[in-house]
Amino acid sequence: MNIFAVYKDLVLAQVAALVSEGSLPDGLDTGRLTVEPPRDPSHGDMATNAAMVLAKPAGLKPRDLAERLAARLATISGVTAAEVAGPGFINLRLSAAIWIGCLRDCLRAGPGYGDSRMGNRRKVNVEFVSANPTGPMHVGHARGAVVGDVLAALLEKAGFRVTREYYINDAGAQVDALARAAHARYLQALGRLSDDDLAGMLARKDLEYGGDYLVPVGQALAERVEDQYADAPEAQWLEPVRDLAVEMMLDRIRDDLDALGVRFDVFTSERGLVAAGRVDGTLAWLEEQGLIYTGVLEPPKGKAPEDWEPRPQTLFRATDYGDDVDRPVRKSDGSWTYFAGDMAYHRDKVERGFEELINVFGADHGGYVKRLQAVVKAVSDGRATLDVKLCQLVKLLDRGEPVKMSKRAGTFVTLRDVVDRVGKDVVRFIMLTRKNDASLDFDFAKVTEQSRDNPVWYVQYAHARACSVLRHAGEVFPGRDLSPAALADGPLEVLDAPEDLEVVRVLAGWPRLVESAAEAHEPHRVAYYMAEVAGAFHGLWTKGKDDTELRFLIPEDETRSLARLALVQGVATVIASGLQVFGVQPVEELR
RNA sequence: GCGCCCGUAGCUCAACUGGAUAGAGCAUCCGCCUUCUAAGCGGACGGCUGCAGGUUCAAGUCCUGCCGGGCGCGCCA
Repeated sequence: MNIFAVYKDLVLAQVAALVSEGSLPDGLDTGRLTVEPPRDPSHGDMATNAAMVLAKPAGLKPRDLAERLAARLATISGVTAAEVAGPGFINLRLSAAIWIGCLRDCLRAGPGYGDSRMGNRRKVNVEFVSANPTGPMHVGHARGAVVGDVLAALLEKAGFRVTREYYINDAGAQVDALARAAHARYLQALGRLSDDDLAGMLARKDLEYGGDYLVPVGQALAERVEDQYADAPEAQWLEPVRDLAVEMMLDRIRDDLDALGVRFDVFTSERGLVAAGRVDGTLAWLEEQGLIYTGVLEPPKGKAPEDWEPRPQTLFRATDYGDDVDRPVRKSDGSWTYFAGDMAYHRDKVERGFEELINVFGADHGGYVKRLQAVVKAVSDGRATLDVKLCQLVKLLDRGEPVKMSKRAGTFVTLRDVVDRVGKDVVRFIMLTRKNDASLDFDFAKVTEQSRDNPVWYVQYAHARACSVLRHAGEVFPGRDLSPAALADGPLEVLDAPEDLEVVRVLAGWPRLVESAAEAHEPHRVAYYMAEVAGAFHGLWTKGKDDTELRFLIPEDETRSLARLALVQGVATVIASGLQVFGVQPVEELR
């Protein structure tokens, strides 16, 4: 339960009361009315801008309206003070009992605390990773994978029904190039191609993919078909070799994603869409809508492409839906462009009943966003929306020094390398310590360091510390039921110290944070919030060093101890809840 | 040339979709361990939010124009 949403409803009810008594005109827009924690804690527990938002359309002075509304708000149960401040804010102070109630909710809900019905079971489609099946994934893919997976989990927690999808780019020139490289490895496995020959082909760019990861594909081929494809023309082997290579690459990608703790509900094959006639169908439909035509595009200005010459192309009227230019859907050889496949895929998503689509892409796909949004609008008659989260670069470092990566030198760092080196939990958490559109430093030394400036460790330490107190409590109060449920039923009103209540308030903010982060599609906010919880807890801990009254365990005062243990349990619960969204295992003890 | 993203303390970054006096960490300086994990905590220092206008009760946030950085720009995916 989001306590701020609860009080927003109460404020809205009082606004409605002012309307019905004639103090306010009917039909006011309350859409911009907010109830939120003030930045400055001295302003109270909650602040509302109601009077400022409503004053102008109501023809009133903000402060006058604020006074009238504040008088009513002061009568609401749980509100101990409602003061007008600044340009017309109303600051509310809530009784400690309200916050204690939040803590009880938290303990009873466990890691499910913060679950929301905001999404109202609406379907959301999150497409992410969608890495080409032409090789192993690198760290950049890891970021997209984590952002997508955790965004999906966050939306689920906020009450949406989420489908995680991966689009397989298995049509087009890239996978043909993969097939040729796999075939070379096959010849190598048969002993028909020397290492030098292979190196020569790579150097001449006759082969695009030279990584060792294709060696097993070549061997598998050699075992299955022996020398059947050795002297055969490309037309004979390209397809079967390609299919096997793609399948093996996908197996590896799935394994790597699994190691990172990422799973998908749906894999959609581009080739499959084409084969099923979905691309033809989509284009035919668009043509019926008058959205396909043959035309000649202007050259991009200022860029002066040397080989540019005007030629007629089959184009989609993306400009009708906000794109900058119309986009080609067919290549000159008659086959579909990549974009045509993506049009069919997004139409497919819409036809499966999704009206909220999210794609997680690398930042280099930024130029692709508008045309996809245009497609989504076109095929859904404007009902569906597409939000694209562009993930910036991950810079790999070690002790501040950039990790040099080169495919040729074999020093390329794959997703698997990183996961194997620091563990999936660290990778997942660190990937969320920046906004998706900001570049991110991933320093091998720092992310495993046990210090304040390693957010993973800092948060885990808080959780472990909380667990440590709870373990210790079992020894101090043997035989006592210290389960969260039992703690929740205790006389928590004794938590009257401002220092205690401050932490309780932070914990009570979790449901609100879940909703706002989910709405904004910004999972990184959860990381910052967890760091805040950890900081509040570490601070309270240390205060117990100076002031024994603030210690969690006071052997001679069992009542107070149990109440504080409830608070400690609350900290552990909220952190565990946040880590659950992240797909990270909470640590109960530091080694 | 056009489009998208970004520009906030010396450094790395927040800022709850427009709220009050812009916040953390690192670095620097000063404090706190016979007591639940000091692997931590508290305090000080640090700002014309790139620049200039505009919108309004209110702008880091929205609009316009510049400056600077990244990405992209007709049959690659």
